Amino acid sequence: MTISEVSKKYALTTDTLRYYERIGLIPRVPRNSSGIRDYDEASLGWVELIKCMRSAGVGIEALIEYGRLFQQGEATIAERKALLVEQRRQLLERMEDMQRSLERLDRKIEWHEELLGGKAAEPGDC
Amino acid sequence: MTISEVSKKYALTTDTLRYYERIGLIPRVPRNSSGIRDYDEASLGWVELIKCMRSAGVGIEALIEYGRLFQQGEATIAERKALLVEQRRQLLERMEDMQRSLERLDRKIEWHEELLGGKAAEPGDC
DNA sequence: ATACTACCTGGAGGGGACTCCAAGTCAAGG
DNA sequence: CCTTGACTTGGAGTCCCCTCCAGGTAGTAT
Repeated sequence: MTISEVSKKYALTTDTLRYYERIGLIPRVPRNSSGIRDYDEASLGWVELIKCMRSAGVGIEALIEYGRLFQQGEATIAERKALLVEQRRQLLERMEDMQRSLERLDRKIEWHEELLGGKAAEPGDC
Repeated sequence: MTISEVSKKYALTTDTLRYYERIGLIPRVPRNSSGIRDYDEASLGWVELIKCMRSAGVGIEALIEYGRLFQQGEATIAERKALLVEQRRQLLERMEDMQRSLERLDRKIEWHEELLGGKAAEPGDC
């Protein structure tokens, strides 16, 4: 699979895909005889994983570290698990923040609706 | 309330508080006779709102725009509401991404646990 | 008086994550 | 053959969001 096909499939620019590979976020993608990337299943798997994690705000450093551990084989399973658990914790924390903000946004939107409906606004919430 | 007290109260550095004011994210905070910030209720309200929204990933531009509209009074209520609704939409989108990633992380963690428990791993999930 | 501390301003620096660009290579079509 | 277009590399530029710093002032403690 060429880089532009992968780019379409996962909605990442070719620049981003090359960038991810350059910084070691994705292991080196196989090339054909003229040096052009030919993504195999393994590479696609990495791309998909990284896209998913990045879109959830997981930092690039953590993902590089995960890949690094993965390359080192079974000896690092406990370490990898610890990394994942920590990322899960941070993710949950962010989601809780977002839940709070969502509720707040909802209240604010409601308040604006009331104002638009002609009702008098109470002071307090702005 | 001094800037360092506000800084402690909301866990934002004094640099960040000054920065927010500089870029117009927070309206100008009142100063005492020697030019030192003395945060009033209104300022604190803005700080709290901004902290909440920023921690949920709402961009600074949108928040500045909201403040700008707010300063312009009642005429902008509909516009403000539209802005909030759009931010809510984006927030929900991000939360859905994160939910997916959370589930994926959970599966990955489970898989690592099984490996640690000595069970044979099925190929597929990495 | 002087040292200390907390504050002020404006501007520069830094980190994360891309994004763009120049210069070059290769395969295919006219 | 020669152009076209997709690809290659390495390096530089950009954007967002702070974070740090230099140089200065104001009030307080010794």
